[in-house]
Amino acid sequence: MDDAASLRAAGLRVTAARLAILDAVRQGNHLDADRVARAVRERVGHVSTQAVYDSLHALTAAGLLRRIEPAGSPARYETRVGDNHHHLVCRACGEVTDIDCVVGEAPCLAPSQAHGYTVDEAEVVFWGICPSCKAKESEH
Amino acid sequence: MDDAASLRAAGLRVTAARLAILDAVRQGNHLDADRVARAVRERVGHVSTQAVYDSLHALTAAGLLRRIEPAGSPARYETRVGDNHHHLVCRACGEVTDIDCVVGEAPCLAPSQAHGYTVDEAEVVFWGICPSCKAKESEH
DNA sequence: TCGTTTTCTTGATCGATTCCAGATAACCTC
DNA sequence: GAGGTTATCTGGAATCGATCAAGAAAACGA
Repeated sequence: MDDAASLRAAGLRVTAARLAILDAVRQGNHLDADRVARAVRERVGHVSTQAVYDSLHALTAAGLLRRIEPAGSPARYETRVGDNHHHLVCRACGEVTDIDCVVGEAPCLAPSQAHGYTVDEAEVVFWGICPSCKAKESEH
Repeated sequence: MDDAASLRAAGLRVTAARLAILDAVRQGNHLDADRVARAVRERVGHVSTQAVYDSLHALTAAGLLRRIEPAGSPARYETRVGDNHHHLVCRACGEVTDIDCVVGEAPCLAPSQAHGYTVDEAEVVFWGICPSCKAKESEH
């Protein structure tokens, strides 16, 4: 199913901006709204910031994109949805890398005490220093 | 060790505002900066917003507080530091509840692929609906 | 008590995001 | 294809949480 069909299946209209957003997010590496906007403008000319935000929300609500918000950085988007994967975030540069779930799905979805909550998602973020920031640090 | 001694041990000066912040965060339940400011003012009269932010940063840097930032809500602070515990966040009201690490420390600190990163922390957030929001939902 | 240095005050500023009202364009129907 | 409905986009203002800056105040070692 191509992007246009996915949009239609989700009950959303197909516009150049949305196709460009899906493409940009797929090509990019966990882009934030600003980077998405710039990538989209490279593809289809002028698009308002508002349209980018609206579309990101619509696409996220429709399940075509996933929004992640590492502490201390603006929201980022990715196209890898529906599988239970997690993220590795660099404390220095903020780069985000996908990482498969540690042990299948088991540990992530089973809090030891649910305190009466109905839990629907477990989010795991590993914090550290990425290889390229480590290199920069040591050469200094 | 009382709060004043902890502050001194961390090389920080002891002020009424800081003692009040530590007390407020300990009493409260994962308060955000705004709530901390209000709780502090109840205790010691006028304190500027800036002083609250400065102090929260200083206390966090000193390891007396821990800062958590659930997606979509302002930063929150807690006094439970140094143990490997995680959080349960309500999607409806944003309430945060502490939860002990799922299986000791094992699953949290061992990403399946580190991609060259030096990992120093694993953060786990469980998302769901808290009991009181569930009750509100069903009565409607 | 004094002087140094941190901390606090007031007030401006910032980045990310959202709200609003009107114009535009996708898509369904004929 | 043409027209109407309604989602989407535009431009501009506004919000929120948080930070910066410069001077005043207060903590603490001597």
